[in-house]
Amino acid sequence: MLQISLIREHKQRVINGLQKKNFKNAEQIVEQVCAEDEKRRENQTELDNTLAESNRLAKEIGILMKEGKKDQAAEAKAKTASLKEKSKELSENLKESESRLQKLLYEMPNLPADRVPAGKTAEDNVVLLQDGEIPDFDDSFLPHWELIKKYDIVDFELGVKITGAGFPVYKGKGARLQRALINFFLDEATKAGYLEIQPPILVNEESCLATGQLPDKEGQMYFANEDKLYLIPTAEVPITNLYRDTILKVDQLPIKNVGYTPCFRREAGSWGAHVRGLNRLHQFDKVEIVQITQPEKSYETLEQMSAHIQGLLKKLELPYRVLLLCGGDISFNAALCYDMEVFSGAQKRWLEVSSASNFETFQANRLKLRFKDENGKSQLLHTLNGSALALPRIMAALLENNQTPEGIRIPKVLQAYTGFDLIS
RNA sequence: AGAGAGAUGGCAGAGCGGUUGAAUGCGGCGGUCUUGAAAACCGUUGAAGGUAACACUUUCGGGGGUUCGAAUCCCUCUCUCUCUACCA
Repeated sequence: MLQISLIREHKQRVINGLQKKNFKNAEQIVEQVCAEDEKRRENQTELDNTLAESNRLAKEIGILMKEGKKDQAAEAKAKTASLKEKSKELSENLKESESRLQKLLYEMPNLPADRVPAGKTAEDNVVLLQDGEIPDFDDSFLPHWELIKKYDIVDFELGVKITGAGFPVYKGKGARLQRALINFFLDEATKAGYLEIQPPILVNEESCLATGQLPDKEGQMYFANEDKLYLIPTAEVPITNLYRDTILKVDQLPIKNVGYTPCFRREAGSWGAHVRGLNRLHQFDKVEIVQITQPEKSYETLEQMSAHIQGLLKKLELPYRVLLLCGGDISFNAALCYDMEVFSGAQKRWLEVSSASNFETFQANRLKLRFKDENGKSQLLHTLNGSALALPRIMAALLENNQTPEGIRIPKVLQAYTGFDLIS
């Protein structure tokens, strides 16, 4: 959520930012917010004055009662009736005004950073760098959905039987590879100074509001109606919310957390071509890194996180590229976002395996996540996160790119974790 | 799940209808003393809105109510603890 003071003081900057994000009616909503805000503040002032008057009278009555001046007390009491009515009306207006303002603010996406390129769709994203050798496979090479059948390591039919489409069952070396990747990612993050967290994978509504999954994206999450809890779409939600309503000290910063969790996404309406096999699932595993930093350090931190993620891809010997997302493709919450994609040899496609974002104060504002600056004033922090990494597409690329006539070769770094070097 | 108790500032813990945003202790910060440190002593110390700065308003788990006035009384929700039941 954008800060109201920013909108008030830098209207044009906000409008430009919204337009870069392809937000329709940017000008209109900013004007609406400003008008509502002004109304709210006028209302607030009037209410404050009314309450101050009531408080004054109440104190006076208290003193008069003590002194036994009943007549004067009764007289003062009579005066309070109209004030009471007035403050009731004002506070009702204020509430309505606040909720209208809140609603408008919830609708507004984060502003993109200056570096974010203009553009409307994924086509306009900028490839920043590419690393690793792209395999040149002929048609004899199998896509991963054939390979998992051939070696019997992931079973979609069983998943359908016990749950539904998009819930694969990993078996034998497939399950072991999955576990190996999780441990490898967690160990690498720990080495890089991240504190490992094992959060709940069901969260309440407040948490979803604070990180920006709600309002409006409820259709993307599974919901346990009886208890009003959401299954997390990413570990970002519980981990970032660990710091909701907190004021951190500078020496506690930066916060660096890593967590492995399953992630659940309904993916309503997004099924179609390109979603075969492990490419898109309702449940998948992911290791997520989260950082919380002071405002002036967040972009440096984002580079650090991006480097960490790239390091993982290099160690896994996967060809990858890094994209800088354009204004139209960047997520609602993010100010700047890098996508990391690996090349999947048999599908001959780039698959997104990570997304590292700086949210600046957008989440912190909803989270009420602040720190005390050197002047003793509380200031919003910046939140960042990135996948390090999402498992299924890594698995897909590993299987496809490392297939040989003998079987699937396991990258060196993983062998200590898998206990085998070949799936055959 | 049943019965009971409770939720107050960073923590501990008073207050139970009237200048109480809240005693006291600990912690934090500043100072005196000291070569330095500790101890002792003095001062200071929640958050949000608002203001040029004051003023002022809100906030004692959340929401609602009674009252001129609520941390204090009533209703309701949530959470925590103890006992019982159940369970990995």
